[in-house]
Parts: sequence; C-alpha cells; structure tokens
Amino acid sequence: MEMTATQGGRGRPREFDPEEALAAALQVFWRRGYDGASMAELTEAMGITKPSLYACFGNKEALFRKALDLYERDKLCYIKSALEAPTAKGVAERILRGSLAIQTGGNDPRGCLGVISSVGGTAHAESIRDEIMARRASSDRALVERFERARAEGDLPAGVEPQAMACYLTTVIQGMAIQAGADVPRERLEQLINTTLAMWPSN
Amino acid sequence: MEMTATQGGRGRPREFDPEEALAAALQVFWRRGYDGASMAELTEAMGITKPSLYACFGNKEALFRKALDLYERDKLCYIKSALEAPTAKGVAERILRGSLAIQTGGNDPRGCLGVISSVGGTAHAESIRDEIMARRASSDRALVERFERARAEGDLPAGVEPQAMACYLTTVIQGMAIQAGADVPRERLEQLINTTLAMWPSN
DNA sequence: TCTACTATATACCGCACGGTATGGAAATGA
DNA sequence: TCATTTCCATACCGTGCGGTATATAGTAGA
Repeated sequence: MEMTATQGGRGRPREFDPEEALAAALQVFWRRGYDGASMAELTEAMGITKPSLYACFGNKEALFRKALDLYERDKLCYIKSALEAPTAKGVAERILRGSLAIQTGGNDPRGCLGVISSVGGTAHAESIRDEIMARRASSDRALVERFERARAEGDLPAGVEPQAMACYLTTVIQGMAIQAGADVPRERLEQLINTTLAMWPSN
Repeated sequence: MEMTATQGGRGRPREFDPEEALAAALQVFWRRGYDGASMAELTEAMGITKPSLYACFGNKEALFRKALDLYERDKLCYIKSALEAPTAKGVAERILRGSLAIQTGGNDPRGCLGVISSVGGTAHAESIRDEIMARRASSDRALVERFERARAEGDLPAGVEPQAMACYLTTVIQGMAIQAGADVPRERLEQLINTTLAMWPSN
C-alpha cells in the first residue's frame, strides 16, 4: 500500500508499518466516531507522532477515509458473499450473522463505524457524513437489487416489496449495531437474529 | 419549574423564560448529541449569554440532563400510553407510529436524542452515556413486563419469548431512528412500520 | 431614597483541539 | 566520505472549547 507519493528508496525509511498504524487508527475511530477521536488518542494508539501521521496520511479527514476503506475491505466483506446466498432468507441470515460477528467478535469495538461516525457530531463534520451516506447508499442498492431478483425467482411472497424488505433488513442491522454498542450481550443479539429470521416471510 | 434555588422575589428578575431556553437547548442537543453541541451554539439558540446559562442551569452536563427530562416528558410520553394498548401487536404499532411521529414530525431534528448522545463521543462523556443507558434500561423493563403480561393473556404465540420480542421491537425502533437521522423519507419509514407489523407473530 | 440582591454583559481563564515549523538523526547513492 | 533525502522528536501556532471573575444594570423591600 503506497500511502504517500514519496518514500521511494532514497532517504531514511520510516520506522512504522502504515498498515498497522491504519488498523490502530481504525480502532479509535470505531470506538469514538470521527468527531470523538482526538489526534492525541489516534497518535498514541498508532504509536507514531503527529508529524509522521500527517506526512503519511495527510490529515485527520484523509486518515478517516483510509480507515473507512480498510473497514469496508476487512470487515464488511461478508456482505458481498452474503448476497450470493441462494435465497432471500439466506441472504438475510448471512448478513445478520456476519454483522453480529463483526460487532461482538474479536477485540474490535462494538457497534458499526458508519453508524457511530454519521450520527450527531459537530457542524464541520458534514462532509464525513456525506461520505458515509454515499457508501451506504451503494450498499443498499445492491441489497434492493438482490431482493428484486429474489422476487423474480419467486423467492419472496407476492405482496412483499423488495425495497421494503431491504429497508427492513437495514433497519434491523443498524438497530443491532446500536444494541451492540450499548453492551447488550451477544446471546441476546443471537436471540434477536433468530427472532427476526423466524418472522421472515415465506410462501 | 424552579430551575434554581434563588430567584425568590428579591433582586432583578431574569429576562428569559427558562422553559423556552431549555426547549431551545434540547433542539441543539437533539441535532448534535451531547459532545457535538457547543456552548456557543447552545447559548445562541437559547438567546442567552453564558453566565445566564450557568446561573440558571448549572453547567453543560446539568443542562443536558434537564433537556433529557424535557425530552422524556414531552416526546417520549407516547410510550406510556402505548403500553396500555389491548394487545401486544397494538403496543408495537403504537410505539412504532409514535416513534415515527417524533422523528419525522414538526420542526424537531430527526432521529433519537438518546441514540445520538450515547453513540461514539469523547472519553469524558461516559457519565452521560451511563445516564442514558439507565433510563433506557427502565423503559426496556416496562416493555418486557408488558409482553410478559401479553403472553399470560395468550396474546403472544407459545414459542415467542417476551424478552425476545421486547429486544426485537427496541432494535427496530433504534434502527428506524438511525434511518430517520439519515434523511430516509417518511413514506419509506411508514412502509417499514407496515412491513414490521405484517410480520408480527399471531396465533 | 437607600439598601440588598440578582441578572446581564464583557472580558477573560486554562486547556485541548487540529495542524505545523524546525532542527537533528538515520539511511541511501555517489 | 560526503551530499542528499527523508523521517522523527520537540516545541509551537491559532482557535475554540467549557467555565468564570468582574463590573454594571435593574428590581423589590425597608
């Protein structure tokens, strides 16, 4: 990963791994949101100083966007494979369980980075919100298309709108992200997923 | 409403209405969350100066708690009456529609003050989060008790756990709050409510 | 009218914020 | 070895934060 245009053989090589530093930054943004993450907390977690951070990543906003890229690539990759499930209900189950795995698994913070960083916050962070909204819109579109295919394949009951089911599923996932962030135990969230799937419409 | 121990006849009377000022502060907290709301934005919206604010309300955290009280009293009052609906599904419908009315109605900000202020944020705002969690916990308890009564009355199918349904409903509401905050149009959220109610378990 | 008391306005406090200038340390190519 | 290039560490910049000291203005009671 080429973090900057320079760093080309000549001169002193940097002493840290940009990938590791970015992963550490992601943890902080994930816990605090964009506004809540301070440069002091970021640099401490990344193990580098501020000038190193600015030289390598640009500024706070650019760092956040790169962290968002990493988040989508490493954490949200389950969505792409979930859409390949054979049935609409299978898609829903894979997405719900995948989402739960991220939000309560490993040593990562609980909750969803996108939700945390797009809610509330100061006035001068609106470009961040716009960025997140745009990414979420493209993800939503893919889900709607998948459910439209499901209806065409007779996989969704007649009266059920694909767009409505996509919006519903998104809502449950985002609600689950809030619950996870509020330290609702994992078993309860698994119960929530089972409840949701038990009510999923079928013919 | 007695905002302070003083203000007892003697001395110069204040020139603003504490209730109105608090309502204005609530708008700001509702839009920005606790951390995202600055004293400058608060005082400007309230139409008073900082010393007046501190004399009347204490400090930022105390002001927030009073705004939270007002929010519960004026905006979340629908929950209490919703719990009096005759059936579990009726409870769900009243809560969902009441929640939507708050989040997309009038000139109030979209979304839920509790969600916005409990997600993300800096490290020194944890007491705020604890406060919101505690209030949410008591609200959740009431919902669980209502659904336990529903099961006792044969109002919920046999295999359905009251606690699971309470958690599920809370999740949908909080997810809907996120969607409302992301400017999802009202008709879409009404569709979401209809979808949720259509899938509600019945015997 | 005088006194006691309280609200308002202005200016200010220490601090943390995001971001940067500068000087020295380290590694490369010649 | 030496010049060049780049990175790291420290100290600093302007700004806005939450919160306050002080002085003035205004009202009620004696």
